[in-house]
Amino acid sequence: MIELAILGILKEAQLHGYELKKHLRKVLGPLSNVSFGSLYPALNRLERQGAVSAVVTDDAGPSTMPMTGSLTGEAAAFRSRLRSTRGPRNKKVYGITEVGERRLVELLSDPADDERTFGMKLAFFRWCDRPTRLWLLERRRAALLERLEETRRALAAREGDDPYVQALMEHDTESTMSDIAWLGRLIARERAGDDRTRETTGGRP
Amino acid sequence: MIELAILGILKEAQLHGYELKKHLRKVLGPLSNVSFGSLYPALNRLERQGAVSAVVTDDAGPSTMPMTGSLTGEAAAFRSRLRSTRGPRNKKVYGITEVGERRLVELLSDPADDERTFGMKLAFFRWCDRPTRLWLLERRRAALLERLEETRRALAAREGDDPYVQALMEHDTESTMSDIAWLGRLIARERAGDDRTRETTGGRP
DNA sequence: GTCATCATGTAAGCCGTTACATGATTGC
DNA sequence: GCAATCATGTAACGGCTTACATGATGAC
Repeated sequence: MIELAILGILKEAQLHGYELKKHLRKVLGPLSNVSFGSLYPALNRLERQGAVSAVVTDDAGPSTMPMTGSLTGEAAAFRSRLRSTRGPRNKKVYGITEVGERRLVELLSDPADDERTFGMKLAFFRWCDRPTRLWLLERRRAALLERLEETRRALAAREGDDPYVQALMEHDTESTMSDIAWLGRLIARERAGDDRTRETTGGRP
Repeated sequence: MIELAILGILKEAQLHGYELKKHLRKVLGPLSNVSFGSLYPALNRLERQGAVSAVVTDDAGPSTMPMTGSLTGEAAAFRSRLRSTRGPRNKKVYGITEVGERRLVELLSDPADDERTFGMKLAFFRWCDRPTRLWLLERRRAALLERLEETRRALAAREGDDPYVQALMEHDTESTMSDIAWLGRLIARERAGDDRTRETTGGRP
């Protein structure tokens, strides 16, 4: 989950931990919510696995801006004038490696999509190919259809004596249906190969 | 969370752990999802706290049916012919105590309502009074309004280059608005004092 | 000179899960 | 007799949070 978020963000820009968190929050809003206490260990874990690589910098250098340049190229130049392994202003700027890119695709495609994981995956959908996207969307829709069924069974089985539970389940049913319809639209768009996915209002079928 | 679920269910019927889980699933559908590995420890915890009390029974006795009779009354009679403290058919039938009822109300009113807690609370809304219900509903609505704001900020801040993130955030906005409207209806109903939402009030007859 | 912010980490704890262990009862 | 289900529990681990520790930098 958190590794997916990290890799997804680092695929676009090289950042250090502190920035990463802000970036995540800015880009994904309330959908992401990592704390430093899990972010830094996760970064170290990923570094040990070779999925990201860090460069300890001395100056404010290459951070906020989405870089196009290669890290291993010029950055190696001033890697020499790093101060010590610890302490701030020795920011550890992380970049994704090839291993990391493979891991990202793996994380996107493989694991079971529970409630909260799917949103995160969707946020990084651009990093996997259309067949995988379609497969994920359809699996998600199937899961929601199942959930809908179960909620309806539960609704039917009730003696209807509690209006709050009733209201809760009815709203859950409606929300789930709305989600399913939304997924249906995404699937249709994906199938149509319409690359202007962003178009919401008018436009093409 | 799990304690709330347990106490909420036990307030209506005396059950043993195994039944409790099934009951929970049947009544709340996909909204509840406890595993035995957390259920039994939680029950023991609650028993230690005096929030529930267990009677180890020998026969199939008072389980599935929602009982109206008092546990401490007749049940004490055949408490004597229990076999041993362990092993099935020595089911531990749990009932809520006064301490437990107070704890239930406390759990309903007090804690911060994160995403997933609120649904559970709402499911047991009948066990708290109207002012508390209103307060909870309004707090929840306020939280969702904040979330809505943040999502919209994030939406506005984007350079609009990723259609998937865009779709995700737009859908999140719509879902949140729908939730807010739903809460609005619940609040209105609550304010109107519409008691087709079942008479609960303070004391039991 | 002190306060807010930037920056990186560790430690403890919470709340749940899966997997395992154990055994009784029921149905065939 | 054997499998499925009922019934209760323990152990290990997972993934996250909060709180703590540390220190540099910049603004005033």
